[in-house]
Amino acid sequence: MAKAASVPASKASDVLAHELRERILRGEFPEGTALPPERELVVQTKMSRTTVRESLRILEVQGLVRIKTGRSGGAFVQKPGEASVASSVGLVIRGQQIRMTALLETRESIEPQCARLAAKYRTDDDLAVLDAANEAIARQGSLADFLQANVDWHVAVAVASHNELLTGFMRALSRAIYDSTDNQGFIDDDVRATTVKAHLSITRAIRDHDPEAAVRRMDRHVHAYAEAVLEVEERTAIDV
Amino acid sequence: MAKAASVPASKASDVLAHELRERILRGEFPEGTALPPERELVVQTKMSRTTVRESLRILEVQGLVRIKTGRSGGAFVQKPGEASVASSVGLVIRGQQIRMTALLETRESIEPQCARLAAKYRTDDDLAVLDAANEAIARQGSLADFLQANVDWHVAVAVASHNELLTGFMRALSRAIYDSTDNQGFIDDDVRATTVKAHLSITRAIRDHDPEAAVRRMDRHVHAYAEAVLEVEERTAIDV
DNA sequence: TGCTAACTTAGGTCTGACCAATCGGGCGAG
DNA sequence: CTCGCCCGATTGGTCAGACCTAAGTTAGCA
Repeated sequence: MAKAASVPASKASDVLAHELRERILRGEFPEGTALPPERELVVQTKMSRTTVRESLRILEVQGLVRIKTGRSGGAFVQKPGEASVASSVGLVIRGQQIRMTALLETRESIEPQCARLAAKYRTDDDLAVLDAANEAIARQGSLADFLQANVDWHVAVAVASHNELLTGFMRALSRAIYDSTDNQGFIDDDVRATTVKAHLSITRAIRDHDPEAAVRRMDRHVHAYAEAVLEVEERTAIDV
Repeated sequence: MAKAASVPASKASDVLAHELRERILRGEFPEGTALPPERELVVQTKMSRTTVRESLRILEVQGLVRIKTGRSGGAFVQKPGEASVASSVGLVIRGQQIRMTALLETRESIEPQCARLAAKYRTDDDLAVLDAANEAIARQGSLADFLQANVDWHVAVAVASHNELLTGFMRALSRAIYDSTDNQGFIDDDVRATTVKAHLSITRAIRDHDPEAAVRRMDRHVHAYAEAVLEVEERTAIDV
């Protein structure tokens, strides 16, 4: 499976990292348990501590372990989650100067499906979270509060789809969109009202187990949002 | 934009990595140029070489630099691309033991949009790749060859969308689905023929710049595939 | 002129020492 | 006997310096 397995890589630290990664993913070290201490790995692998440490560092960056210092510290195994995807997506966005367009396109492709699945599989608990998010959005709070509640609702829809992967994508996307949007203050009371209305309507479809309505309304909602953002972006681009 | 900036982290190597990352993203080191040599960074930062090396390693894992050995080697700046997204998504899929259903659902949500964008933005080069993949699929090769060519075609559609995020997601998804599917030999000549036909039809829509047809046909194609896989999976589940 | 060998520069690994963060347990005060 | 503080053990973090390996550059020889 690979990526790095194709080429022997020859670098000792890569080899060790690869081996440890495979052992972790194979379940040899259950989540939450610690890998052997560095000095222990040194005697086991007959490599220097420098090399061992570089390997652990690689795993840390990949989100497979979390390293704690101090006694009873060590490299604790964890499952890479949305955070890891979000950070790499964030880097791509910043590095490639990805147009906001690409982000929005991606979201337009994912969210309607989330809504459809949510309408099919939602539980009562999911509904409660959605309702709570809607209430928070309706409250006339600060812009930051509004944006946060907005993100919460969208993520809640993804969670209600009971699809871990879509949820992860949405979390990562929301974060990236949120981070890139906060400069543009195009959110006025009008936009807020429209948003609240759309969310309520979609929530209703999810509540009623109506996948087709959910997907249709969500599609319209995110599409409208995307157009609004792009319009503003064009304006600012011209301004600058 | 933040993410890691919130917590000082206190680890010297993280601090250096963070600083270098910011400088790279700010454009201080244009793509393709090399960062200062390790020993040079040592004198500049007054840190040990160990620490400097760990920092560079972090950037390498994050896909921001590519390290080459030998004279005129060094850490060459590059923009993180789909590969980086794909690998982190791949880790999530493997790490979380994502269900096949979830994979297929996700693909059903992403690919139609890829097809739509491909129909809008495809270049002649993209078309050439698609045609080549179609030819490879049509050849009566081994099962492995067929599956590989199949994946190549699907990835080519994503690439033709010219959306780095979607491409990265699709790369990871395709690989994961491929890896989980090759055991189930439900691919007979009939399935092959159907696949070839569907691909040609979608390719035609992309060639003709017909987004609606592309999205419709792709939707049907991946949906049919998903149903076939799930049916087989149910059967095997009962068998076992 | 063309090829090879030595040199030079850069990353890769090793050793061994010491620093820093934690946690556990022992010991003394109340 | 209990609570709290301090010491020390364990584990990661950093440092310094040496040597190895990879790969261009260049000089010298045929």
